[in-house]
Amino acid sequence: MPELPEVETVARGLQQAIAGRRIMSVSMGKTDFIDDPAAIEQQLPGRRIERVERYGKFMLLRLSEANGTAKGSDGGTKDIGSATRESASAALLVHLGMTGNLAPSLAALPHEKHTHVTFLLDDGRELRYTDSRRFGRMAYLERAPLGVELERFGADPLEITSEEFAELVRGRRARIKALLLDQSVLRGVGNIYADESLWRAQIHPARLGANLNLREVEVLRRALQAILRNAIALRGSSISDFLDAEGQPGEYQRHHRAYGREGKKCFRCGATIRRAIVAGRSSYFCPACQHAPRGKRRTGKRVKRMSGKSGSKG
DNA sequence: CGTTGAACCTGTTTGC
DNA sequence: TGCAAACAGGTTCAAC
Repeated sequence: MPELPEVETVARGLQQAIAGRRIMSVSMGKTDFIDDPAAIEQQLPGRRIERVERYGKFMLLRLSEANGTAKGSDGGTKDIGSATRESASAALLVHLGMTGNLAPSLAALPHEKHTHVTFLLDDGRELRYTDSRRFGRMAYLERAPLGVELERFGADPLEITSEEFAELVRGRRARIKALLLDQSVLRGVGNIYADESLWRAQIHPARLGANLNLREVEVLRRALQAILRNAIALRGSSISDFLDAEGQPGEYQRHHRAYGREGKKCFRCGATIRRAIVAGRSSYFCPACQHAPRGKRRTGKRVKRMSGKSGSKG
């Protein structure tokens, strides 16, 4: 469910709502989606949530240092000055999967179904993680392992330059849809925004990255960035159940041009939007203005080509 | 290197 | 109304 704009929306909401709060205790239900549940139960109580960030489709709850050095004579004011850099960059990593949600609520309110993790905060509220399918992920990571973990991911789609994007895409023979979805290429793009970007750029999802020309690649990058920015401004897409940290749905689903519109008319040319499986995922596109890759068309026309592109090796 | 299908788990929608 | 199949915003892994 949540892609970059939805995760950004949730992260901003949480930053507003819970940054600075201290975690008093943790309780857990099902934990099969948590890397090391015991680590969370042991490490989180007593720590403050310094801030909430987004990294691709992950949320990072940056944690204060463990204040476990028990010998403090009084429980008084803490020194924030010095060591906030070293071990302070431990974090709780949260991925919402398809159905995850992380939001604060009054402790007095009954738990929603599928509430699997509850953090009691120092102001009496609870930060609750719910996830019916448990496709999400949660992990407590200290500075070094966090760095290793984050290195697995590719570029931020909102930051990537023209040159970087062109190199990533044109150096690969995978389908462009697969490349957009590949988190080690770009971090944060999912099925909705991949399809929306390709529609806007008028590029068929099954085209191979290596076969896109420079103009197409740049049009695609701009389409992707414009769509992501717009979607963030509208607080994401709420298809069935996505809600932000304040329980509000997003608005961007009203702006979808391709995703979920099978059988409806293309807003640009009036042809009928089709759905096909590309890169293993439902893909919505306009067969008229997003031209299918050559050699993959079944128009009956055979295209003769000269052979002989010797490949370079890697 | 790249593709495909299955698996993870639950809920909702669709079709007969 | 009932029941089964298909499908869902994601990720990972084995097999080819």
